[in-house]
Amino acid sequence: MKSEKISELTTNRLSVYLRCLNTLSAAGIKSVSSQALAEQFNLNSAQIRKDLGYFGEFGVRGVGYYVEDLREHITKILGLDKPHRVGIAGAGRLGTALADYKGFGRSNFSVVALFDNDEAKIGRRVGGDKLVIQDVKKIPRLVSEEGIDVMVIAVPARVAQKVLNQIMSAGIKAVLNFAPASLHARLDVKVKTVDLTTSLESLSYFLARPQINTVTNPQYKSQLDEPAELSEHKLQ
Amino acid sequence: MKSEKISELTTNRLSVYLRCLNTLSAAGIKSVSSQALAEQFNLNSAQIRKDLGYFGEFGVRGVGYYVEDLREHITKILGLDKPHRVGIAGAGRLGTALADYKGFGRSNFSVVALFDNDEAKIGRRVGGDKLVIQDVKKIPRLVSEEGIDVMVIAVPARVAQKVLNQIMSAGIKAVLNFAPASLHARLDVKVKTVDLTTSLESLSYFLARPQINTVTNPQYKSQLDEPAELSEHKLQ
DNA sequence: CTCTGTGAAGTCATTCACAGCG
DNA sequence: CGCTGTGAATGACTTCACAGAG
Repeated sequence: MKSEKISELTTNRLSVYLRCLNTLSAAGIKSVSSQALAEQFNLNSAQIRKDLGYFGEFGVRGVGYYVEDLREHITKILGLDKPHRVGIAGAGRLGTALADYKGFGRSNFSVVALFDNDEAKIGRRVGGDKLVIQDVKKIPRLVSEEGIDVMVIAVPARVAQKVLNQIMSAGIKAVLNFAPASLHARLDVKVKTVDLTTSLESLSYFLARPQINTVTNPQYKSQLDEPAELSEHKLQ
Repeated sequence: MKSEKISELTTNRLSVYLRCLNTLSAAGIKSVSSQALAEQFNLNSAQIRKDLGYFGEFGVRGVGYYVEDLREHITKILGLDKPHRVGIAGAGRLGTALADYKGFGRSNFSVVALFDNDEAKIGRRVGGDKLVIQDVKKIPRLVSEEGIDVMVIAVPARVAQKVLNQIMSAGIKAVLNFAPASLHARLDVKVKTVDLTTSLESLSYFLARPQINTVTNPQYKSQLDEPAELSEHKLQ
């Protein structure tokens, strides 16, 4: 185990590996080589080994990795063995959709509070859930009472910086931001921005120049020649 | 204007620059230097110049860039001068939240169809809107009838690949995917994945190791020492 | 003989630094 | 004289390729 600095690209991929391992585990597979893993989920085997290599030696030469074992290691590395408590600022469509999002639980995250500053919304219950929309002013109090360690920003861009400032002064160190705004954060606070506008506009660029001029996305290098027919599966 | 390959990092940043220019424009500012732009929105001035340099010479030496002029150029580069028509697969919480998302319009995108395979949902109207939830089987027909050029995947991971295949066979070349799954796409189809699970798990890694070990996020290098007090602004 | 772990090589991205235009 | 546009320098990330463990 070295103690180099780990890039965010690596931590993102660890999360992906974990998801792949969950799939394999559900399929009853006990061990997997970096090559098999790479082929199945279109990743690069050397990169898998390198990423894991930053944290220890989890493989068995001549065999590969034991699925359950590696799963536990990555879970620990990502800090997912301890539960996280999430607060969401902004009870608009996105905020309430996120409050009900089941995917959080899978990673040991649970949404414990939802905030807004609209008088009309405060006090309302959300979804089929027992969450009550709270006044944004209560962020500092609820952060400590509820042990919130991650906040989600789901407010309009115009007020996002202000809300981030409140969140930072409540002592939160990890923020997931959905507002399309460039936010300024202290160095000890990690802000991850998910920017729909940028994603869409970047897709638009791609559409505007068929083929050439765009670096082919390394994440999806495999060819798929026979798109399957319509399915009957239940969507959501 | 060179004809090098442009990386996605560059197109993402162009979108950010556009947003910054909109802010400046709204503030009545007529021209701006790369340095001023960089300072105000914590970017790097050399990078701004380099990114723009791939597409032409838009600046004026000794002055900087004319805001409106540059805005128009970037809008054209990103293909945002032509309208885009968006279809959303999956009428769950996320899909319906996106269908009502106002931010699309700003970039010349409009949501024109919403699909699901749940009998109970098909035919229902969404939000205050005139959108009717359609059967996923109608994707190919509506893509051509409605001139849809971008599809959003907002279905569970389990069926995401199947839905992507249907979307690809309907001739769509640009896809924004919210399902936490590794999808295989043809080389001529651009898939951008927005992965909440990965974002959160990566934040968790950061929380697990205060300070050290994480590369400081280059996007947020400025220091902010006085987080503002609580605000009264309307959130959403 | 297979597959990991890892230096070394290669590729891609950012930042520097300055010539030269307006 | 200020600022752009851009080669050249640096730095970061990925991929190669192979020694050596099991």
